[in-house]
Amino acid sequence: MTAPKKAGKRKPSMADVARHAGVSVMTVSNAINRPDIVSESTRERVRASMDALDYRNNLVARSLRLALPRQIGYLIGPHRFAADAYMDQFLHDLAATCEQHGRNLTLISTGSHEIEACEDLYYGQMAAGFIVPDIWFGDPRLPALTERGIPFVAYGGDPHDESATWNWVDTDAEKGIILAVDHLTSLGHSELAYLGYPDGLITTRYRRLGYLGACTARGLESSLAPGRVMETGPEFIDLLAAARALLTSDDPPTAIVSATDQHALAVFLVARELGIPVGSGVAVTGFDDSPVAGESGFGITSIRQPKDRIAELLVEILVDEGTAVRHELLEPELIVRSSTV
Amino acid sequence: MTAPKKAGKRKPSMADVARHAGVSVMTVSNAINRPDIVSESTRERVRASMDALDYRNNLVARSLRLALPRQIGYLIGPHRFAADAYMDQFLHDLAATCEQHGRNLTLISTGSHEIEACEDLYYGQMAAGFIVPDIWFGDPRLPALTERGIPFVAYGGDPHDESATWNWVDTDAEKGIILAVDHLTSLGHSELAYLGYPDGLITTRYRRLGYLGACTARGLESSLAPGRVMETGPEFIDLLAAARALLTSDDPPTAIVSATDQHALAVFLVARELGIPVGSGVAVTGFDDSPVAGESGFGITSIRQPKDRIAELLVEILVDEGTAVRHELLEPELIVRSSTV
DNA sequence: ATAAGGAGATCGCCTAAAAAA
DNA sequence: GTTTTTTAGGCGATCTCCTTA
Repeated sequence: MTAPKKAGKRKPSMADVARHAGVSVMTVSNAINRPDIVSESTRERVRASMDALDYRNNLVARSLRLALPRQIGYLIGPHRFAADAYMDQFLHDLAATCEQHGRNLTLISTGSHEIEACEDLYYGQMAAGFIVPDIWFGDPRLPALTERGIPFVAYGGDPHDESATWNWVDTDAEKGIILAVDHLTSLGHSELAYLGYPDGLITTRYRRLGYLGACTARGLESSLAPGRVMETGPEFIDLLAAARALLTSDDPPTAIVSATDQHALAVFLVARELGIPVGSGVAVTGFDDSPVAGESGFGITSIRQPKDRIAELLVEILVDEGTAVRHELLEPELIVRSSTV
Repeated sequence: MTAPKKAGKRKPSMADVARHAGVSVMTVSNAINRPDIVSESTRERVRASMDALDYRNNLVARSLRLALPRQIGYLIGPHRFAADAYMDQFLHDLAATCEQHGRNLTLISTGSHEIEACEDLYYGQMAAGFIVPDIWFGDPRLPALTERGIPFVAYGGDPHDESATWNWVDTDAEKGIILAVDHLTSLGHSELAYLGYPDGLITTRYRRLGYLGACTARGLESSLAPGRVMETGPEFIDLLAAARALLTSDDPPTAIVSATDQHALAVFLVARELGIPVGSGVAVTGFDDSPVAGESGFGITSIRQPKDRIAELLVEILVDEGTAVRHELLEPELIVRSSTV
């Protein structure tokens, strides 16, 4: 067992290990990084000394010598309305992915100085690049970073705009909603409605456009009526009000496509209140497959983003630092639960 | 305006600035860190050169030389049930606080190897210490870190257990619930009920104990009946079921003290469904003053944790690294909204 | 004597080339 | 001639002397 260390004691360096093992510093370094060029006996001796001294590689010195920053920055926003824990889970997965690549995820608090903070970290050799989530149309952060030559990847991009000169990764929101519409029509529904946030984030617009496009393509005229396409305010009570308006209208839809799991939850709650059985009475789909959808006990059919793949790509692009700009549009997946029978 | 830089170009060092300004490297360093000992004319010249070359201090080299780690680790859990975005907001605030102290918040993904990851970062001079949230009784992470001599602060601690040898910061959950009970009794309520999670997290137990203690002290016997103290499962549907059981019981409470804002939200939704006006019909309080309470449109009276102060203390303890173990129990604050009239 | 600036060593690690086995 | 190990040198910033006006 390892003895507790006194605080403030200098941590052992390679030189200490070298002395202890009776070899040169270089041999210790090689034993760690290129074990193949060190003889087995020496390697074992070095390893024993490292254990004895409880040696750890000094990551800062290593980073300096290799000119290889260890951190990846993540621009975290102050907070999101009606957060459904999707981003919460995603953040954890992203941190894990960074660790697998020998990096660490560092949060950059968003406020007035986030770009300056990125500059300091990037030019200070601390961060290899940045991940920028929650992209909206005309997001000024993207050109600001580009102009400064700071590597980054946006989580969110416009698939119909080839002109973006920066990397992005996103789920095909349009296609996701189309999956939901197709699923519902295949169940016999022809009176649909859409419930979501107004445009702002890129993904929000494409979720709405996906609905409009799918209904148009399938000739579902009535599902495109003004009262059938609802855009809500950010507060949860707004979602409930919109859901209620849909379900109590003169010509209520038999199925509701929601832009988020929170909207779907709102439909669930209002339907319960009105005595409408969800699934058989009114079908509803969500988006993101957050815990609200699968683990709230409601069983909400939802559209899953390939979280793991997204995290992998975001990190990979920053670590590899290829020259070509990458736009990665990923396939969503429909997760069917009891809210659509 | 700054010209865009070519990727891969070497970043200017102090030596470059020194050459450009016609001074020694040391003078540049002094101009940055101890401007008072450099003459004004020289200082200006150096500053102009720094601007011209777009110089940034290499944080890695600085960290190595000073043996001063720049990062503070945060052990982020995979996900929380019924997340109410409190932790979400808190994480952002914490990152901002770290930045104010010249540090950065690094996420350590929790899984099987989090302690090892902490070791690598701490002994690798990368992280000064760690913040451990979501503390449960007998949490093995705390002794594991202590034993290894790794500095950390827990966000969550047992105020009635003096024996903990580690730093912690927490809000006085008991007192918070007592504030809620007192508020409700002062409004004339004497038939209360409690709605929360079963024990597990330290704060969860003390929220419940706070309720039991307050009712006992005030002689509210009926509010301590088994059917009045509800512990729910983690899924949102469980919260709704418990709220329904309370509101539809033979002897329903006139006020419900909830351990989280999510529980209070559940009460709100069920009350609406039952046609009971919240506030006048049944009063309800939440906990954490998350966006659900204040920004959901419901107006839920809630108990606010002093978020800013907590973040400040957590970071301060790690940055100062005093020798004495600190246990900081902070005062909560009652935020009255329309859910209690 | 004081104030301003400079030369050299150092933090811990790794690359490249030379030396030893 | 190969395999193994060592000797220099330097990444970029800072600290400790030390020199010069």
